[in-house]
Amino acid sequence: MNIYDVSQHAGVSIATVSRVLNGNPNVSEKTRENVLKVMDELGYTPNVFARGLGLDTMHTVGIMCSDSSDPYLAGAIYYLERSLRSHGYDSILCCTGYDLEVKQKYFSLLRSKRVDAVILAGSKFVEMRPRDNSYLLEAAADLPIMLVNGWLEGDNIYSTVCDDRAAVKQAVSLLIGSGHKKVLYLYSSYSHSGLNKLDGYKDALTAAGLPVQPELIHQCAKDVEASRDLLLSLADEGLTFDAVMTSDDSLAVGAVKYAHARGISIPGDLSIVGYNNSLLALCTDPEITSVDSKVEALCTTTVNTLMGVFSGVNVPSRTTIASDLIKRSTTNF
Amino acid sequence: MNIYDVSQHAGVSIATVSRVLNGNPNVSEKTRENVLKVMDELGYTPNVFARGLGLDTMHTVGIMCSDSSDPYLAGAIYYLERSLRSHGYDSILCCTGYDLEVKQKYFSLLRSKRVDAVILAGSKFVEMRPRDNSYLLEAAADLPIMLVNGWLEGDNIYSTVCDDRAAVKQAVSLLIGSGHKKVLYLYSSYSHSGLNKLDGYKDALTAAGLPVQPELIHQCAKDVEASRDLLLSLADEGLTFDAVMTSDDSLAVGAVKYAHARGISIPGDLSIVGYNNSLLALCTDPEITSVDSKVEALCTTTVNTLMGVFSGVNVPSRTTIASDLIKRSTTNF
DNA sequence: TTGTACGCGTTATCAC
DNA sequence: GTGATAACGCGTACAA
Repeated sequence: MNIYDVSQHAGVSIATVSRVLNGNPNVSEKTRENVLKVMDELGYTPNVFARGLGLDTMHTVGIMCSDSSDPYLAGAIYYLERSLRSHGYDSILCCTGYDLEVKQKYFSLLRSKRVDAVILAGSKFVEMRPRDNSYLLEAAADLPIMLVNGWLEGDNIYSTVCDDRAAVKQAVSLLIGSGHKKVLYLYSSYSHSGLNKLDGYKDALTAAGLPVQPELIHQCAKDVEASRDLLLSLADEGLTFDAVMTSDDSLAVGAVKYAHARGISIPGDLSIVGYNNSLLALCTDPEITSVDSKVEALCTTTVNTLMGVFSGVNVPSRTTIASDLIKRSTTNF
Repeated sequence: MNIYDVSQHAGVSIATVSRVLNGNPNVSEKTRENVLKVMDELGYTPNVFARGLGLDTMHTVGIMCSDSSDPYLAGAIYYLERSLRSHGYDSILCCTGYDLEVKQKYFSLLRSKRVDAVILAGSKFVEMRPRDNSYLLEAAADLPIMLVNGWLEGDNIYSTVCDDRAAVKQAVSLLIGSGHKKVLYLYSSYSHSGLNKLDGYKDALTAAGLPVQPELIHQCAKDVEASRDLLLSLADEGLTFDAVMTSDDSLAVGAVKYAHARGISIPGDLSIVGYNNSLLALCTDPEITSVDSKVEALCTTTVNTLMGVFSGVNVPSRTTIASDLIKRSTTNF
């Protein structure tokens, strides 16, 4: 069942069928209707491979993410896919893990599939060493690269980021403003976003005239148990703190569990703030105050920007989206 | 940059280049090496669209799910994608929501993309009324349809399911065996899997010689808050129960929050069992005993079965995988 | 072992 | 407004 069959049954040439198919106005209303009727009767569907060959696109974009089962990224993928599809694009998903070589391998695999663009979801795709990003810079000559909550400067590379720095600064400032003197900061990643958040923490301390104390800043695996255990051992070592700011809700959940384990009252003796406003923040008692990083807005903006790139519109290479602080019961502000 | 360029530079015909490309043994070692060298120098990548046109496949499968941000489905998608990719297949993701018409629309969209198979992830794709599934039955004539934790009988349709019924029966039996007399059952969905779990609950009661009491069986939105509120109002109405079995961890979290709100001790006065062994089960204090529904095994088995179908091997149309009960602190068994 | 020629199903460029 | 026909790039009979 192809365009020739349709043309024969309709008594026209394949050119006309193609014109009808693509909404070309140079077809008389009569032939158009006739062709459409025949298509319907025959249950004809154009062959996307042939179309792809001719147009050199199948209206498909690649979505790379390190781990699509991570709640934050799972949300991102959901919104990206829906938004892309609403614009008529398919999404090829590609879960890469965290190893640079694997990421590079999958990236070129995706390129070899001739996707129209690649979206890198999450901040794990921009490496510390500039030369480790060169594969992206080079590829951007051929196809647009979109970063969701990551930032890389380069031609044909577009970033949509949440203002993590301001978000953390605001939260920590509120903690300080509500009487906390020793705010512990727990983070899991050295990514662009991770370092931004850390800067926001320092900003807040500095703005309040407080010293930045290295012993209050700790890295920790993005894991409830790891976070709880780290806090337990820090407390055992004699470290004191009256608030915990975290870079992810899972770490905040760990902090709640630490407090429960030690009989510390929340928020009376310990305030806790999470990040991403995920389901996890609603699972504990008390429920966790958390920064809403606006995944949906991030993703729809990314896709809108991409559509702008496709249509040749002038589009910003970097868009920043403000976060929200969702106040719940682990803080007294 | 195409196969002709390579053939010219290498001084051979395109047929030879194609043979090298596809590992055809009928090429002398010398020409093979030469061609490979030229390919490398030119940075040649075969055009997947042209290949797809000729072979009528681009080694791509469609994955449909109602909501990829749901923790269970997010895990499923992760494992499906990784497993498919390890076999050289791409995944086109398609989040459909729960509306039948939309599901049908996206299903035919996926078919029109000429995917090699469609995987339906989650139990939300098999409808109660048989005629609502006929679109799947008919499509299966053209391409294999794989159900992950759903069951539909039909030619070229393959199901991989978790033995939910046995899992719930086991958990409820353990609750009864450890002294509980009134086990409340909370579920969220009427899907095949949802009804199976309910049957498991009834099985356990019957096996223990206990009556099935409708007032102990309640449907509830798959949502922490909804679950907590439902239990609060049931208790207010005077219903008593000493254990809660749930069809999803989120409902179990709600049960924990209910107990906290009412000062009920867990597991002393109330035992709770969740389902899916997700992150959520680890967020509460105490941590929740939960049924591990073996998503990874479910997904890799599904993909292995699909590969069997592709290669013409005789594969079972239905595979059942046993679950595990992960004992934590919301139960005293 | 290698090369020629055709088919795959479109889109697009002509000419009429 | 419509119809031939040439790309698009690959796989593969078939011939040599």
